[in-house]
Amino acid sequence: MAKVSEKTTLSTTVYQKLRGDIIKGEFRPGEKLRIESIAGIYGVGSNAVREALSRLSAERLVERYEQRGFAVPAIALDDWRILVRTRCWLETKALEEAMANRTESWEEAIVLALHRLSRFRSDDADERGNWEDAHRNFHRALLANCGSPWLLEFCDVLADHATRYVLVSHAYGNKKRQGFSEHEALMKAVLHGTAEHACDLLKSHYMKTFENIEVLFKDGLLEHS
Amino acid sequence: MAKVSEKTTLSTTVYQKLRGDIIKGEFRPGEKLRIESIAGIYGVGSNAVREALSRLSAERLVERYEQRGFAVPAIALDDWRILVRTRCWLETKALEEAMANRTESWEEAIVLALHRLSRFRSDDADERGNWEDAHRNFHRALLANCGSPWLLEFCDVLADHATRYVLVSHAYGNKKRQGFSEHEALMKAVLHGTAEHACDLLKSHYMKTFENIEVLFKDGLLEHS
DNA sequence: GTCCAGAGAATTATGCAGATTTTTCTCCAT
DNA sequence: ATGGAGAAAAATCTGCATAATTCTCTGGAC
Repeated sequence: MAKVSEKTTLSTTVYQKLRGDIIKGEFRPGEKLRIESIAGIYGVGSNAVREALSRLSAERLVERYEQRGFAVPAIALDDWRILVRTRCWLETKALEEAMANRTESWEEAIVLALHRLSRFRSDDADERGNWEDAHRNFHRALLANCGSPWLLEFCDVLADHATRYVLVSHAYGNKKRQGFSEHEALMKAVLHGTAEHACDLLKSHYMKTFENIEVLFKDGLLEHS
Repeated sequence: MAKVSEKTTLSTTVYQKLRGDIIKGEFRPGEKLRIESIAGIYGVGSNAVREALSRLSAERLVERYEQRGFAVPAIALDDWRILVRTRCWLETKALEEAMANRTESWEEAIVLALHRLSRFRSDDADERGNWEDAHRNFHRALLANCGSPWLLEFCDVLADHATRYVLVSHAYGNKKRQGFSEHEALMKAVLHGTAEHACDLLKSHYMKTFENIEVLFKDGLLEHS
């Protein structure tokens, strides 16, 4: 194999699976995560689950209650607003820096990521998973060049949480807009325009997502959770 | 009861202790963290240690190597530079927002935090711990009002890592500058000046810390780690 | 009848002591 | 030096013991 083995630990497997399931909304917001129950489902011991939950609690993807277990975080309109606002702050900063550090390979990676995104339709149930991945990769590609692994990681954390809001809201009838032209315009601005213009497009892109879900809250569809 | 007990778990105790010890530089950068050994020192089972290390790895305070255990992250000049740069980006954003949301209680908390900081001398070994805490609290107070728990948390993470660089460097002869007047000027700018001026002071404050430690790297004092 | 307090049962989280697997070290032959 | 068998060390995992919380039910006060 050309591949460095980097064999994964059982606990890490559970961590990855749980992480994905929470982000995908397979566990409802607010739901209690019983260790024994999860251990049973995945067929592993309780310590592996405990360790996975501990890791997830450090990224705020699960809440930890000392002596009382773990739960999926609830969702709330105020939290959603602050999440999106913070994301705009950090991603525009990252985008500015990335554009200031412009390189050919960075630009090429963006073009490629957009092309790959164009292959999938977000309104087709079979392709939605692929679309989500490609979408995420496109946005990551825009920032990749910002020069700070720290900032990239923070943006990633926020993106994961935002994805959870989006995917949870699908279950309540939120329709995903296609938005290919939006991404195309964003790319053009990033490659050929000013940083200010590109950042504006990025912000309004996220604001649309914000408002789509804001409506669901205001209609009371995401109440309980 | 008016008080929710919130009793802490053994694993959390270990987590807190380890976290402090790593930040204080009691473990050398790059040092391997053997589970059995730590479990022995703290007198707990290996699972509690494993869980604590897992949590710490999620905040990048320890590195995880699948199947091969954990280690304290190494230090390096490039990492230090990027850490400080990122910190400047995030903290200036947070400070701008905090100043835009100005409230009386926020201003009062800053005044109080500076007063408390003035009680300690950073060059007295007995008081250094107190000074570090007060210093941290002062900087936290400046940003507290920024309106985003996410941004505050990210700033906190960066501050913890920066503190590790500072405290590790003490072991190699870095002298802590007192800098009370620097903090006083910063406070005045935050309370009475423009955001731009306050952010400039904040950045130059961090740049001085950066350069103090940069010198140690250039002199080869922090080589190995 | 409704509400509350509290004892005790049931459930769940937490912790521990090895068993098992993987990696790392040692030493010898090439 | 290089490769590799085997020993030693370390990490990982399991199953169960212990401790804490949560639930259930009873009895009484109003």
